Amino acid sequence: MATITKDDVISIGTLAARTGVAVSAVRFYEEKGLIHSVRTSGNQRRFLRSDIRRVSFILIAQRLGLALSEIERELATLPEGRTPTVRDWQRISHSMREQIDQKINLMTRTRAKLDECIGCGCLSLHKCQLYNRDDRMGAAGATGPRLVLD
Amino acid sequence: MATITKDDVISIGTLAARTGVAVSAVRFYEEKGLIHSVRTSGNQRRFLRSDIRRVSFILIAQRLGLALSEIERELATLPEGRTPTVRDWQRISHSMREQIDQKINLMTRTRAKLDECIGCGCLSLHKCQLYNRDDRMGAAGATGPRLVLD
DNA sequence: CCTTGATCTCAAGTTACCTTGAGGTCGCAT
DNA sequence: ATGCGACCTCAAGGTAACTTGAGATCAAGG
Repeated sequence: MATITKDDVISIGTLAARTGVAVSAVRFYEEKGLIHSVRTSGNQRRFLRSDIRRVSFILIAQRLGLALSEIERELATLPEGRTPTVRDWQRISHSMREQIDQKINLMTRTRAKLDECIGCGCLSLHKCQLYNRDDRMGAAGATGPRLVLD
Repeated sequence: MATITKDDVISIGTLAARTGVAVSAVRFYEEKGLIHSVRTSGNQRRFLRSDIRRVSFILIAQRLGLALSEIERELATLPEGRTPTVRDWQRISHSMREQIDQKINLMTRTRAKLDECIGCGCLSLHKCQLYNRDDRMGAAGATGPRLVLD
């Protein structure tokens, strides 16, 4: 029934403009498998309009501290082929919300422990509990997911 | 009065062991100006015992999302030459605590906005306010400070 | 004295996330 | 048909935060 017409797809430049990311970044996301495109006869990329939303989601998720690989995992749960529905996005965002909650909690707890250590002035990681293995914020070094904040 | 004896200084291996970081990381921190050392006649580094605390602070600050450059700024306010007092550490940690508070606040606000957007399912960055310029979490890309969380 | 583990320097590699540049093609308005 | 901006690919560069490796020296116990 629904035929795909020229108006259903957008160029990489349009996608970039509508989401505010650089064209090079869009190509990068595609290379990483976060978004997909079809090609014209002249080998140019064409994206679905719904990919604007997809890229927007990537940006939001990044700001909330998810790594691209994690974002990819989330996006992979979207239905293939068809444009995601509002419900699809709600489900995915809900799962993300839980991750965010955890991160905020961990950060808050670590802050509290810092306060303790500051209170006594010791800063000793053995006496204080900042190094408590069970409650660490991550020893992933330069490799783990990171939160970008001002 | 107080003469510096052999027992006041520690080797890079000891510092690494006491703080849990790799020897190479200690060298890296020194290169970046976060810690300092003197050399023995045989060109080996010798650190002050108080540098254990200094490195510990670096680790904590990193976990709370500060970049090494920011941590350096904080550490630079410590008195030169003498071992920092409890008061010194308290002051520095207090200033850090404020930064953390801000980050947690921003994260919480962004999460709230995500909820809104999810609520309506639009995910449109123009209709919703996740892109509100005045309240962004940072567009620093791969360059800004990041929070490492599990 | 000699061996062995700890250090030293310096260069290059790693991961995440992109950007920049070179050299070449598409596609649409005039 | 032509010009020019938008695209294409592929390689290389850039930052943060380190690690790894090579080749050489130190330092301390036996």
